[in-house]
Amino acid sequence: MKKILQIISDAPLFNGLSEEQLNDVRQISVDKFCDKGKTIFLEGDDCNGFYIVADGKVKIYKVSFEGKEHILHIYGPGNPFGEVPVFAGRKFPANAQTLLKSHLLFFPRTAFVDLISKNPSLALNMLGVLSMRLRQFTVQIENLSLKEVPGRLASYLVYLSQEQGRTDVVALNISKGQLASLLGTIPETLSRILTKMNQHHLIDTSGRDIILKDLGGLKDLAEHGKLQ
Amino acid sequence: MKKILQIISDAPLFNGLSEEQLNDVRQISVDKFCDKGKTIFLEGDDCNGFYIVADGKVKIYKVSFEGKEHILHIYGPGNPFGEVPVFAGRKFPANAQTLLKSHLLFFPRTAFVDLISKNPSLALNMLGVLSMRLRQFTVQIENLSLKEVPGRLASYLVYLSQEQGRTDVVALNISKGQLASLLGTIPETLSRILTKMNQHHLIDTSGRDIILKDLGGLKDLAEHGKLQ
DNA sequence: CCAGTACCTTGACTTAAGTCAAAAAAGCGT
DNA sequence: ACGCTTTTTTGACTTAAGTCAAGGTACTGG
Repeated sequence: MKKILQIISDAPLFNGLSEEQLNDVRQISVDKFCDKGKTIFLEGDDCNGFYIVADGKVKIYKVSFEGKEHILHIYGPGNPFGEVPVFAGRKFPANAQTLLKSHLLFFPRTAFVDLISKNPSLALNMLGVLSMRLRQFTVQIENLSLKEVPGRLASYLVYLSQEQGRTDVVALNISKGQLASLLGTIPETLSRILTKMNQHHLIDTSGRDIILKDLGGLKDLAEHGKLQ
Repeated sequence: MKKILQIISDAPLFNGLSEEQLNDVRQISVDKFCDKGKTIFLEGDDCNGFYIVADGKVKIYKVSFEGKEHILHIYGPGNPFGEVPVFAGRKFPANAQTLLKSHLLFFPRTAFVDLISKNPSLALNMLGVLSMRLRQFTVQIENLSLKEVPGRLASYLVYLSQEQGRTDVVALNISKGQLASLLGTIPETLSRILTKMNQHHLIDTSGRDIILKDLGGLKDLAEHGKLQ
């Protein structure tokens, strides 16, 4: 399966590793094929390894006592997830579920730790990946505590625009309900804000595509946080 | 200065390192003595290394456009900070300022990266520390998005109770204004909620000490998130 | 001990965003 | 195209928490 080696070498975590090191990584990885909606792990489960998305999409989420779900992250091809408890402890701190039929690579804990302690460059890559995650979390906390929902949505749209390299239109790729959860709000509120942004000529919605009519205005809103 | 070696060997980051490795670490560290209220770095500053608190207290915070400040973390002796951009990029993602007269150890970026790539166990320690940080952030995001302020406060009190190993009373160590910022709210709201918790016989306040009258009730509130 | 400053509390008011309920629109398999 | 489910939107209402403003309390240094 040379496709898998390709996936591994494309993942940021394994960037710049030698052919031999990549082969070592391949050796310890286990393929998992999952249907849409499959639970990969639940909060509190023992962690005996972590995953990389080879294909498909996975959501990482928490559930409140009342059953309200908050999505922390949505990961696609090349992204690792569940790597935190590999180094921090034994339990997963959140739930993971596939959003699409997915192909995952599983890396058993002990084998990976062995590998990392023999490969300083792999260790440094891993440190880089974790640090990027921390930076993203910092942004997310900033958004949640400093900004109102319109500001958070604007931030997200600006982020998508950079991610997708387009200034005219972005694709959501997830349902608006899921987006609401990712932004720490509920579908009703998100829907109202999208309508308001429409009225303010900031965007135009067309299904899961959002036409950016005033990217400057959105950036402004993302920084200053007030709509209207 | 053998006191500094003591501080280094006590820091979780350097746990379990050999005498020789600790000496290497000491070699590259630079002492910085700061008065209370000294800014260590600002968001966007170039990162040429990270710090460990040897003595004193440091707050990591973000400032919104309107000047509202949100504290992300407060670190004391043994805690490292600013380590994220060492591996992720070049800029600090938040501001750092001393809350007390403090003694810091500075670790220059390149020297530390060299050191880490020669010490697999140091790399693993570092991975552990970053992973713990990520776990804390996950909790913080969960709190901010899933719970109302009373629930967040209850979470924090329960956390303090575990941290300080007491079930009867906890010490805040920071001002109530700073606590408000740490919880993502404002002093007025925090004050009102403390009063309400008093009326509900959950706590009793006495300056910066909080008497836990009903720890079970607080845990309940932290999980379920509703007061009254 | 007193003045001055920083911190904390209280009150009246406003507002963003959540809840509940129902209708409309979009997807999907047959 | 049809009926079914899921997603999205809209409306009326409630509420948590923010703003502004004014007192009160406590700690500091002279």
